[in-house]
Amino acid sequence: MGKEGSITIKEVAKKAGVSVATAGRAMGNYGRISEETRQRVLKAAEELDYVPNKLAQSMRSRSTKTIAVVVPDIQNNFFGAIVAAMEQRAREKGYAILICNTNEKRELELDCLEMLASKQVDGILLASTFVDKSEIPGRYVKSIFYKFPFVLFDRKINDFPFVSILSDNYNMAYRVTKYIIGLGHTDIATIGSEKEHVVSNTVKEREAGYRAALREAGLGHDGLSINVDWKEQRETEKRLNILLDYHKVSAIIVFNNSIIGELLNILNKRKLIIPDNISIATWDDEEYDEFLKITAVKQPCKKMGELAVDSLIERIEADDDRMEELTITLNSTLIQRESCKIYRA
Amino acid sequence: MGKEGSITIKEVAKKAGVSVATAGRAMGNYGRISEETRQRVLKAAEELDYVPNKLAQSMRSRSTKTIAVVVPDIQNNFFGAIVAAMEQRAREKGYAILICNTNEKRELELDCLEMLASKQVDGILLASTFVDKSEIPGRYVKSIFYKFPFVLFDRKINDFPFVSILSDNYNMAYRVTKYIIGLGHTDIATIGSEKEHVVSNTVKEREAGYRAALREAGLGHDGLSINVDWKEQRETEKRLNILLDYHKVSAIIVFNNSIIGELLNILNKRKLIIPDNISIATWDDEEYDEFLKITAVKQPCKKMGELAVDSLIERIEADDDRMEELTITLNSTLIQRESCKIYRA
DNA sequence: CTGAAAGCGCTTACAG
DNA sequence: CTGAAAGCGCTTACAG
Repeated sequence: MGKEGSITIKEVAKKAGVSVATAGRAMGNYGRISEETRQRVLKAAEELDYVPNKLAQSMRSRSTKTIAVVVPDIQNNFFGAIVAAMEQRAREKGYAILICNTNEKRELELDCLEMLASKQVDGILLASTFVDKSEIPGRYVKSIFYKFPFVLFDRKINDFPFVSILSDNYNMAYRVTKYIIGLGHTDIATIGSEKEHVVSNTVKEREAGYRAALREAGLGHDGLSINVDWKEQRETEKRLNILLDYHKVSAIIVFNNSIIGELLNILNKRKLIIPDNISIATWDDEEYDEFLKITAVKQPCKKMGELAVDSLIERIEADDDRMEELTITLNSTLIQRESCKIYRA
Repeated sequence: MGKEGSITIKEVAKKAGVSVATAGRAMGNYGRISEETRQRVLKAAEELDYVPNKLAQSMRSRSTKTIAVVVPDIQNNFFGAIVAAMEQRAREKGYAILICNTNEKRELELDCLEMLASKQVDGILLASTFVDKSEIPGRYVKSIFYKFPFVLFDRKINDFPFVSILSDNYNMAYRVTKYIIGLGHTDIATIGSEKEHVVSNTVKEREAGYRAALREAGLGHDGLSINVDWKEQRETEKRLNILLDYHKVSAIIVFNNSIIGELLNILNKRKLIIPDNISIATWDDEEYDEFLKITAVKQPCKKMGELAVDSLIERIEADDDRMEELTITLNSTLIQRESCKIYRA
C-alpha cells in the first residue's frame, strides 16, 4: 500500500513528454525551466495525483526538513504546551516534528537520540535528563551531540557549546519564597520531582533560589526540600505524609505541576484548608488554578517553544557550523492569587 | 553537520576489508554471513562510530518504520495521554512517531496528511475533523486515504473501510444524564466544543445519548445543548453567561475537558456553589477532579492509544492489503464523586 | 531551456 | 558465504 501503487516522477515525466530531470525542475521549483513545460508537467502531475517522495528528495538534497523533539514527559502540561508551540512554529517554517518521550530515563534518551540521528533529522530540540556532558558516553557525544545541530530547552547540559532556552528558575523561586516569608511564614517546605533518584537541574535551581531567600531572611541554610517520583503514587503519598507528620510546615512551594494533584488530595484528607491552615504556591499555571485561586508561576511555554525552533532552524540553515554557548533565560510570571495567607501561629 | 562528516557503510566495509554488501549484511542482520566476518564488520563499525542512514535503508526497503499521529489538539490532556501511550507502544515495536496538530482545522489536516504521505510513513493514526468521506476532496481520498494504512481513533470518518477505535460516547452520556435525572434534576444543560462552527462527531454522540435519556424520562426531545470554541475565551464566557442568564439550569454536563476551567470560573463569579446551587459532571478525568470532587467520565486513553498502534502495525505488517471496516468501542468509567447532588427546588 | 548521466547510502537479487 | 551490479526516486552537475 502507498508504495507499490505510488507513481513516481518518471511517470509524470513520461506523461508530460519530458525527461525526469525536467519534471523534477518543474515540481521542485529549482533550476531553469520554461513556463510552458512547467505547466505541462504540473498538469500531468495533478492528473496522476502525484505525491513527491520526500525520502528520495531528502536522500539527494541531504535535508529531511524534519526536527526532533525529545522531552522527558510529554504528558506534563508544561511540555505539552511547549511541544504544541514547537509543532506549530516548525510547520509554519516547513519542518515536520518527530517526537520522543524519554520518561526521564537516560538510557531511553540515548536510544532516542541515536534513532533520530540515523533518521537524519536536520536538528534536535532536547530537554535532557543529563546535566553534564561528562555523564554522556563518549560515542554519543562524538557521533551525535557534535554532529547535529542541538538546541536545549528547559534543561541545560553543561559544557556543550549549545544554545539553551531556559526560564528563570532561580529568580522565581527566590521571589516566591520571599513573598511567602513576607507573609510571616518561617516553616516553608518545597516539593520537587525526581526520577530514579535523580533531580533535574531545573528543580535544583529552584531549590537554590528558595534557599537563597531563606538565608537572606535568616531562616537557616538548608530549608526543607523533598523530591518525589510522582508516578509512584503510593510512595509519593507516603513521603508527603511524612513531610507533614514530622515537620512543622505552614507553607509549601511545589516545583512541578505533576505533584500538585496528589498534594491537594493529601491536604484534603488531613483536613488542611488552603490557605487557612497551609499556604501553597506552585509552578506552572494549570487550567484549574484560577478557580482554586492557587498562586502559581507561569512559565513562558509558547515563547520557549517558538524560540527554540527559531534558534534551531537558524542554526540548521546557516552556512557555517559555528557552535557557541548561549543561554537565554526567559521571564516567568508570578500570578498571585489567594492560596498564600498571612501566617498566624 | 551530521552529514558531510558522516561515515557510511562504504567506509565500514573498507576498514573491515569486505564489500559493501557484506558490511550491510553484518549491520542489518539480513542474508547469510559468517560469524567471523560479522564480528569484524561490527568492530569496524564501532570503531568508526558508524550510525546507519535510515533514510537510505527506508528508500531501499520501502519501509520507514515511522507512524504518523494526527490529532486535533495536542494540548488537550485527553489527546496528550493518547499520544504518550502511542509513542511508548510504537517505540517498543520499533516505530518512530511523526506528530501533527491540526488545531481542528480541516485544511491543515489535509496538508498534514499530504506531507506525511510524501514522507512515506508506514501508516497513519488519525483523529479526524472530517465526519464523512464525502467531505474530503477526491484527490486526497484516492492518493492518501486509500493508499496508506489508516487507523482512526476517538473520531470516526464514515464510509471508509478502516479500523476505528472509539470510546462509548453515546452510552456514557446516556448514563450520566440518567444519573443526574435520578437525582431529581429536570433542567440539565450540556456544553460541548466546536471549532469554526463545526461540532465533532464525538460531541454529537454524547449529545444524542443525553437526549435519549431526557426523552426516556419524559423531559422533552431537545434538551439544552450549547457548543463553544473554548480558545475564544471572551466568546465562550459570553455564551456560558447567556446560558445561565436565560435558562433555568440546575445541572451541567461538560462534554470536553477544555471547557471546564472556564466554566468553573464563571460559576465562581456568579457565586454558584457546586453542588449546592448547581450540579456538574464532566468528560475526561483531570488531575484536580479528585480534589474538587467532580464527577467525571474517564476515557481509556492508554488502551485507546495502544490498541490503535497495535491495529495499525498489524495492518502494516500484514501480507495482504485487505481493508475492512471495524469499529471498536472501548468502555469508559464513570467516577462518581460529589459534584452532583439531589435537586431541591 | 532541456536531457543523459551520476550519485545520495543503502538492500536486493544474481552469480560464483 | 561473499562480491559486483542494479536500483529505490529523486536532484545535481555537466553538456548541449
